[in-house]
Amino acid sequence: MLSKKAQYAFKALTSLVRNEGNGPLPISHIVKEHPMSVKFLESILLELRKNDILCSKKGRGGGYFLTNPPEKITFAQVIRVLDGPIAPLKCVSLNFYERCDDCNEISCGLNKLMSEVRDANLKVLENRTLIDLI
Amino acid sequence: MLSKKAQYAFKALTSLVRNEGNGPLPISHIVKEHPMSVKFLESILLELRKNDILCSKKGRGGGYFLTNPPEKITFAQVIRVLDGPIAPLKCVSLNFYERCDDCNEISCGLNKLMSEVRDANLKVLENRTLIDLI
DNA sequence: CCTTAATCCTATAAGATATATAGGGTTATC
DNA sequence: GATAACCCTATATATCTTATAGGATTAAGG
Repeated sequence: MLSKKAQYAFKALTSLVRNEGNGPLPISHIVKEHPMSVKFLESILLELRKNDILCSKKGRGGGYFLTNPPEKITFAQVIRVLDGPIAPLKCVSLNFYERCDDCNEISCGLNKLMSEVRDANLKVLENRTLIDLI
Repeated sequence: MLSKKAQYAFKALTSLVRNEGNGPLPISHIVKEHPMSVKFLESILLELRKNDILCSKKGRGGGYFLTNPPEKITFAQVIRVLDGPIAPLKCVSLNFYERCDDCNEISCGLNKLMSEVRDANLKVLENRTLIDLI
């Protein structure tokens, strides 16, 4: 399940995609469209900025905007930043891999199956971009 | 991500599938194959039994066994019992549906996309059964 | 009938994570 | 210099996950 953080992020990103090309969009404007805790959203946008999905401009007239055009930012990227692995197990994760210490990946039936689940997810999430939000 | 509960469950189910046809398998035997907390496993198997995935026999010589042949029990069934919804959002869940109170499902871009993710997952998880564990 | 080996059930402790809030610091514009 | 914005860290709160505890119940076997 997507965390609230990721859900809020996608709401904010919807506003940011719509605003694309019109300069920085301040948080105050985003929460007007999507009611939520300003401070919580702030921390989410900060995280997205630190992971190069957003840029920001400080000071009066400042705000957030997309680092790249929306059709270049995949859902997978956003989810990985806010919720971590997309794979259902660390031992089948491409970006957050960790060895299972109590099973053998070659012979483990679960590992095999969960790799398929991971691929099924990635096939959607890597091929859809923020442009699909609107 | 799969919870520990679900992961332990699949380990136990592996033993139970292997033991299929040989009568009840006691918890003590399962934890010998897969080291883990006896009491925790107990609660997991209980949950699986209450959801008709396992049957049990009490008393001396008792234990657990599959309610149906392993090729009739899908991964989706097991995961739903232990981890709840497979869908990434309640508003796109088939078995745990809950309305979003702050978005419109017809126009919500996220809803549409997450339905695709759900379907991609189900395509794997509904078509694979416990027989694939071994 | 009694011992033993097993499941059954409920409560709760401990730990981790998710969610949210608070308070001030920094920067840029006017 | 006032204001409006982002920046940063700490911490509170709530919820969920993981695990433990302690006994009750049941069935087999001697």
